Amino acid sequence: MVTIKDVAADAGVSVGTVSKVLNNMYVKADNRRRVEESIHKLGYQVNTYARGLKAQQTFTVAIIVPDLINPFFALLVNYVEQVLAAVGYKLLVCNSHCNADRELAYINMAKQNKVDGLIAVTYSNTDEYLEADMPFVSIDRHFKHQICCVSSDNEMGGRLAAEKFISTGCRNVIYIRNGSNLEGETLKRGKAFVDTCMQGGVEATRMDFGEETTLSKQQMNKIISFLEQCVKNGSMMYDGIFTSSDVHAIVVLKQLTEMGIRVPGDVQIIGYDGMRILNVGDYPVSSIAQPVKEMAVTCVDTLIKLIEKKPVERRIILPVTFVEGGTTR
Amino acid sequence: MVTIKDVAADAGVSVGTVSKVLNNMYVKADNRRRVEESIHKLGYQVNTYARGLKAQQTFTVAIIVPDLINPFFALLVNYVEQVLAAVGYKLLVCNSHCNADRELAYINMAKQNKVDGLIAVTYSNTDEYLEADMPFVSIDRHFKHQICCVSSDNEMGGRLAAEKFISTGCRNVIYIRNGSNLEGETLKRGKAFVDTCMQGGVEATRMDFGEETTLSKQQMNKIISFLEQCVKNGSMMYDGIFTSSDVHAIVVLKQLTEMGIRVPGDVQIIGYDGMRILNVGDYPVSSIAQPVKEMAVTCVDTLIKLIEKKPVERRIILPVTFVEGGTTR
DNA sequence: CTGAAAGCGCTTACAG
DNA sequence: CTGAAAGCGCTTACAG
Repeated sequence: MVTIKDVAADAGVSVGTVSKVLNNMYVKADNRRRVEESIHKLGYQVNTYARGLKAQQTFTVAIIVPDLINPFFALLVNYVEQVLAAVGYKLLVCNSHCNADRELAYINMAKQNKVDGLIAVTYSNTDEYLEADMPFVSIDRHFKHQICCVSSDNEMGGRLAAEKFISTGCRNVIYIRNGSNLEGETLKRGKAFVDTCMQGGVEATRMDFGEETTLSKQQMNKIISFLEQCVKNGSMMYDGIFTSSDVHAIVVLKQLTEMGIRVPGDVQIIGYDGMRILNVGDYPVSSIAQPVKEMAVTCVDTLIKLIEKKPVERRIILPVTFVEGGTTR
Repeated sequence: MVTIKDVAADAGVSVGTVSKVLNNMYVKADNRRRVEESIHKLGYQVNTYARGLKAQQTFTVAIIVPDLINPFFALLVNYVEQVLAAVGYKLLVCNSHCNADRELAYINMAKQNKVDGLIAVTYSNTDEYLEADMPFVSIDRHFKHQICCVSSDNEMGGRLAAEKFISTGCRNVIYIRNGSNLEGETLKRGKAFVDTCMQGGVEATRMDFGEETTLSKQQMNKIISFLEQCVKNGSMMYDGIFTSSDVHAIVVLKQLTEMGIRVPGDVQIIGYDGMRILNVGDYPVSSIAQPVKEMAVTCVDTLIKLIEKKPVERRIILPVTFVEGGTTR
């Protein structure tokens, strides 16, 4: 391995001088040129770990997401990596599987400067482990302290779904969800949905399937048996179903279809996220689409500002859109 | 930040002794206990970068994939991270966007021990940069030297698709692809498909849309105009279309449907990959499903063996299955 | 503007 | 079995 020492020897300067050209500090033009030549000739590249040890900066950032099976998270990570790479940062990914220990392990890495910062979609209660001055950007979830939070406009999402149902003549709708009840933006989805429906004269209920944050087989079965109970004599008691994610909506769609309920004829369904296979497939369900790319850009932007100790906005909310996926009229 | 020095002082031993308990070497029981207590009390955690600098091992591995938008890659990365985490490794992700420079940057990191090893889905010609002794596992692509390669059974995949078409009475089928022509497993898809068709008495053609590795808008348009040319008087000249990925198949499905061709009535379509939204959606097209999880496990397993300088198999091929997605009879 | 030197937090022969 | 010491490849005051 070629080190800074080899470069210094080859260029006939001290290691300090080499370090200075590496870090773009002032060096006499002539020396700079010689050092650059030697770097090129020897194929030298800085050892990030040695640099990180001394300078306490590693130019790597970690992202915590539940998993990459959910295309929303995969897309998010994809764009975060892309934006980060453009500014010279590397990305460590942590699939937490909603396990608090795994989240904590990465938060600790940030504390010890093993990563420069953290972007996290987190559903467990890790509040107390966060320090106010740590470069940390949360997605959807609020924390105590002054932790930054980026999210899509969940309130707008709930409202858009409600308005769609109202304008297409629904009479009795329901919001189906499961997930964390910790303070965060996503809780606003259901509230805005129900409120808007009420104001529009449409009856609206909420059905909460508990705190479990992933949609496990077990959760799915609960939803399925709930739907079975909603059907009397081949007719469904709700004519509009809004769900907390597209996956929920897909599960609902499958089950209703199996029970012979027509979608969107008898019942309309709207999911949340706006996911589809790549960018070419159709939307599998009508949905509220999150601006994933903009969210990624905003997260990285905010995180870099935090790392550089520049001022940032603490709450950033990005607009959503309704997308048609064949499950609405 | 609490260091090994603080722990040593607190426990009343030398830093060497602390290091030994950290690395599970022999330490007198009594000392070990005291050190462990101090570690716990002070909340000490090793600084990976300092350790990496000295020990030339960082317990991080990088994976290079074109992007995470394609659910096959997202799933692969998801499982790779999961398996890696279980054995104490961290994962750096690099979306190459099929850019050789980005791939090279990460190969260089591996060379300089900034990562302990590399898993790569690579389509550019980076052969010469690889050294035979570097822990490197390739997916689908062959390299010179003794580089390990893990892949799904592409030959079997081509054969399964052909057999499906034969058994459902197709007379004239085609294989549509684009992508790298570098030596690799994926080239076998088309060959096995065409050969099996021929043997079964079915006419089979190949249509190659060039070396571009991603399916860009431009590529899609080429495929679309090709399909338009295949239709005379409202009838399609091929009755079976096998494509090199599910995304291709989805594009084909959409276009045929738009042109009023019935799928699978008039034309059957089979993709490759076996992707769908999460694990709950239907397959959007009939497909040859790759065993993503097994591939991830095998890659990690092989890489760790390589890192630990244990013997490995150089070519590992895992079986595929046909999955029904409504575009076959 | 540059060099010599200290030090970042670890690991690892080497004595004892 | 343990401690003292060297050294991994860098950066950064500090003299000059």
